[in-house]
Amino acid sequence: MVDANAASEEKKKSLNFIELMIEEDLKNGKNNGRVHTRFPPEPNGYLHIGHAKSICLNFGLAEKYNGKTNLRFDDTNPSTEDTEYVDSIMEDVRWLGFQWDKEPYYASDYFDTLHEYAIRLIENGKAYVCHLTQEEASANRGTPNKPGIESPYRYRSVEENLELFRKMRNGELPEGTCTLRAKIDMASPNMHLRDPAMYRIKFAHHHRTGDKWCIYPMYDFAHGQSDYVEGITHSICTLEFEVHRPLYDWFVENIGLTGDRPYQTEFARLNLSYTVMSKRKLLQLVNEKIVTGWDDPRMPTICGYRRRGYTPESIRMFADKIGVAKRENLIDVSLLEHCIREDLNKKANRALAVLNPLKMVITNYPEGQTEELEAINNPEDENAGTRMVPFSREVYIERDDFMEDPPKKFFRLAPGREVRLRYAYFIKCNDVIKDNDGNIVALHCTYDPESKGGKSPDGRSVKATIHWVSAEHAVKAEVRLYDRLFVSPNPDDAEEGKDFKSNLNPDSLKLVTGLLEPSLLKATPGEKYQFERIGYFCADKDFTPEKPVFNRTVSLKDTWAKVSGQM
RNA sequence: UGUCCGAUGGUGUAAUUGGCAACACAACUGAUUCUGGAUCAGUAGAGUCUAGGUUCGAGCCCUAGUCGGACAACCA
Repeated sequence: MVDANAASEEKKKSLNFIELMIEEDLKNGKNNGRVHTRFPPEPNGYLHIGHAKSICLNFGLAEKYNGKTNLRFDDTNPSTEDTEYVDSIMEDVRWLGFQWDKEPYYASDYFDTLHEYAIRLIENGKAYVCHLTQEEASANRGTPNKPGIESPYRYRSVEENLELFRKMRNGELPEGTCTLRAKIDMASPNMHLRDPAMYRIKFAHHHRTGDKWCIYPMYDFAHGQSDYVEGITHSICTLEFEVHRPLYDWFVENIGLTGDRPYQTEFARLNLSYTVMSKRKLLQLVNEKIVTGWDDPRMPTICGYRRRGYTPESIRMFADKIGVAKRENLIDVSLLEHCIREDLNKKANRALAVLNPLKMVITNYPEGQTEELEAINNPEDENAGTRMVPFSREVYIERDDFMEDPPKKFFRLAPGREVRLRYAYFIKCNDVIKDNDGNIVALHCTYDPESKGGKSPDGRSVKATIHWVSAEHAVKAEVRLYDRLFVSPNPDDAEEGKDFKSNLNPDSLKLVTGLLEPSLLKATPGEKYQFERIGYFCADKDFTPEKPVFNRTVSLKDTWAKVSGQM
């Protein structure tokens, strides 16, 4: 029995419009209570965060209503598709934490069935072979405002159509000579109903069916029927397919499919500020080497986020928070950043790292002495334990943590001021050492031996605790500071004559050599850390102890940056 | 000069289906803190695109507009 309190304590989350529809279906006993969704990517590119929204939606719905979700590759266009993408898509879906029902499916699994359906439509006088060229067909289709005109081939006999279609199929007709078209209505206000193509001739090698076929079904003819064959109950896609729905229904009805049939429902795709999402543009970024590849940590691809240090949990949390609706939206990236900070705050071990070093000499600390100080790995997680960090007479601190002439609100180190070195000692700045040009090259400080571990023996307090790393023990690492790829919230808003690339952020990647506490050498590729007071970092996939590389996932919230106007 | 869809704080998403517009992010204030992080407490911000109508009562229903989006691949 469910605990009534637990049930009422858990805040009732309101349902989105798709959940509402499903619950209505369930109530009406539709599909005998089955809920079966599908995620149908075309294997012609890498998955991005927009796909993640769809994946979370489809798999999430199935989870919630005790149903199943198929992974189906929509591979009806052999000239653009490739197994390379099949593999990456499966990896990404699994990484997000979802398991599809049984084996992955392919639209190409149904080529035979689809072919039979096509013949059925021809036999019923609902499809015909059209010999119009692509240009002619396009001209005859009219425009959204003007009705099209019927093809001269529209009223061929069933026998002739059957024969012609057989020839298409058998490779007797060259590419481009004709198509099989549904006979619907050339005057329909919906362009998709103006005798859409069902099959085209393509002498292309298919990644799964090889050279078995030289005719391939179009999306509209393949999709709904694939849904039907798989027993999909709810076929969920993005808004731009809304005008396809009448055609989706037309095929299902006119082929005469019996039993449960699928219904298409559309939702608004994800748009993220400072991000481009279209496959074409992402491909362009890769091809023109603006980024290093599909998994460049600045890319909004799943593999990009993975390499950047995002967790599956954070992306699922994000998908949950953005909701599902039908109106166009532009989600603020800060929400995504909030999700990864929230997740990593609980999970990531802390470490000390200095990215912009300033040397500090602790003049009253014995020369040659080293001690190991205990540091907490994660204050948010008691089980994370502690580690030892070496300390010595010379340390590096962050340049930003010192100001010779500090403004009022600057709490950190300044001449004559005392701060705490995290987990180490209270130190006081006595001298500022400069070179001939007046640049600060080092600080001379003194420490209070009584404050070992960072404790305040006499109860006195300091206004700041800063991070540091022992000069003698520090290890160098390449640190990649990633920032948003575009400077404009909507990169497509470009000046006349310019495109989204004019909005690229020139500082989307800064390489620095960081000085890290030695324990960081034990990191493994993909491992996530919080560099205290800086941000979350992830050991790159190419990380080795010989050549350590860390990627910045996201910075920590920085109220000082706000106060000082750096943000 | 078409068809379809949409419109609620800065951004998203809700509103028991006709009953005092809520939640999250962002912002701001304060407390607290060995991370200017985290945490906690609090503040501000929309009267729901416009105009009519129905109703005791409309963000929800009706009518007419306005604005935005999608649709004219042998792409998906």
